[in-house]
Amino acid sequence: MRSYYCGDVRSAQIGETVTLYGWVDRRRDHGFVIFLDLRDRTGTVQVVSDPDRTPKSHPVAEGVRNEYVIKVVGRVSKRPDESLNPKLATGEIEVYAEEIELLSAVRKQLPFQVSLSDTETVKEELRMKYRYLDLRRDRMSKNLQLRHSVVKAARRFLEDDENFIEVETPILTKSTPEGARDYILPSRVNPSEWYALPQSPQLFKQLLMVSGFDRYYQVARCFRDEDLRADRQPEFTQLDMEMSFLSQEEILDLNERLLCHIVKAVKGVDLPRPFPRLTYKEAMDRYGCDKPDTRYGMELVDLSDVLQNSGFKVFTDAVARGGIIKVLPVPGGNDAISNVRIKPGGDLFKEASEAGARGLAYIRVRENGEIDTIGAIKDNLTEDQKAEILKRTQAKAGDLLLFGAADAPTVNKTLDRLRQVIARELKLVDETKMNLLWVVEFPMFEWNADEKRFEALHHPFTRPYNEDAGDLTTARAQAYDIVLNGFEIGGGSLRIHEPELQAKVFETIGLSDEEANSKFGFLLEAFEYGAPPHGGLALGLDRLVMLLAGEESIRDTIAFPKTQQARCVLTSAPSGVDEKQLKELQVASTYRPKVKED
RNA sequence: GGGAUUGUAGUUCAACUGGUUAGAGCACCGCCCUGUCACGGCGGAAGUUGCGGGUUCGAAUCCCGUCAAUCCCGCCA
Repeated sequence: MRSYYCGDVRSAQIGETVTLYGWVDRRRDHGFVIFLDLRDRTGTVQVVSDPDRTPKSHPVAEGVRNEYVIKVVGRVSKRPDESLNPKLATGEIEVYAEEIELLSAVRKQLPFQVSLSDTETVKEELRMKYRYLDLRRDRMSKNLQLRHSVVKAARRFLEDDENFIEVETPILTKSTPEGARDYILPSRVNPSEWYALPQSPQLFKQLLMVSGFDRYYQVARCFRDEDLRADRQPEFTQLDMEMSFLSQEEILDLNERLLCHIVKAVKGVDLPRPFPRLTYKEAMDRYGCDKPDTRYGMELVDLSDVLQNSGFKVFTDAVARGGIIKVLPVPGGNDAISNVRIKPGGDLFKEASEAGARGLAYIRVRENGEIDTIGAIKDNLTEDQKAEILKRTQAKAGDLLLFGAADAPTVNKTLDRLRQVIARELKLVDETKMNLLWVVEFPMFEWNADEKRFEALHHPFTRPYNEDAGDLTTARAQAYDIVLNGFEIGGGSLRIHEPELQAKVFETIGLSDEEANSKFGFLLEAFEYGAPPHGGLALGLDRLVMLLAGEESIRDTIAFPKTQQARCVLTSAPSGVDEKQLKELQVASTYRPKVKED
């Protein structure tokens, strides 16, 4: 029976005989005395063996190597004064190994070094192939333990303080239109029919409200068959919540307290409340995006009214066509950013054109309010216009002003990207900050020009503001996103609980009565039997943990993640299956490998 | 679907402008070492330079194709 975890042995145990289990993190053999660092997920402790004091264990210690699994029975001793190690939590003591039992040896060369003290970065492909070894290492072990602490704190808060109950919802469910591509599974019992894996428990949690489970939560796995990114995996986890009889204000308040509780529990930090709020419009105006990183300034400035009558054609045309002119001020940008990078061929120009911009105008602010730019702009600005530009941007000598002039979405997208790229490059991001904020008052719908129809910005069950319900196409939604340091870590909304209003929304997005009934009839019917007003929110657990851990990919918060090709290199999934399995499912593949032509 | 980066010993990296036998740290194996803690010393083994083709007297290096990992665009209510 283990008496302590390795990392937990302290001076208080001096004199005690203890039983420890773990992996050999490192072995230091002095020919006579041998030191072993014994490691488990809590840390390491120094085990000592020598032929005089521990004759029984010494021959075993000689044969032990890195990553062997051993059992140690020994006496905890105070280290000699000159051998104390203040770098280790267990550095005041060591364990004299009366007995060492070899439980499992390493038979093959390790694909990479596991030791806590190894600082080399290992290729991610290799880490994922031998994930079980990677998870032994300090970084990943800590990340998974942090993830556990976050979930634990959330459960304590929601269950113990707020009276939520966890309900599991189906993984085998129904494919729905709108939203991401579904993962689908064939039904053996019902040939030619298909389940879908849930993109989120959305409809079920609303049904649970109708059932009277007025405070529901779930640590819910969600599936979306879309291409991967550093912060997107095909399966991911939401901390999913739904509540009845609460206003938006009350839901936001509860979630602020939840997040504060989590951050306090895992970081020991008290976050200031209430969290700042931006409307969607403010966020787009000031940052050009709906999930702004407010750890640094460089807020966008609208100069449409000032420059629409300038002689510079690019500016005047943009406004004449209904577009806007905005500026991204870059403090100290004159020295940091060369003309070559802004002009065609440059990296910043490329960044802008990828966002849809056709050019990237600039002004360099010199001493005494002098401005330096291409002639076509300089010659066509009046002194008043120049003064107004400097006044609104509050630009100082040395600052660079980057201009976007086009339709509003393009300008915002362009300047948002440049703002992020430049802030990172100029080290304007305060990495110690945790800036949480709400974005509220999203529009209900967005026009999809390709499909010539309105699409729900959040999802089609989102409730409009009552005063906007007259014309839904321009209505604001009672929807909210929670943003942490420029990442959307969660979002939610008040829902519609009246069949009539829900039907109006379906109509607006071009979903016919028939379609609506076949896809969501069960929900609409449920609302006929006494549905409470309700709303909810889901937090992206992987992203939240990523940010708390200081990682740059959610793969580093997931025990067994997929590669960018959505493969598991550890198990080699996905893979072919037996013909027999396909036959049972009455499924055949239409896939034919591409034949190369010469 | 598209753009970019990377791929050399178990591993992390190096190898000039295409030029001798592709090197080093760590790991591994052997010997030595009484207090180390990323212990130290001596020695050893270890390579289809991702894979396939091409150019060349000669390719890790140049070209074409391909595979894999990563980042990004499209996509992700």
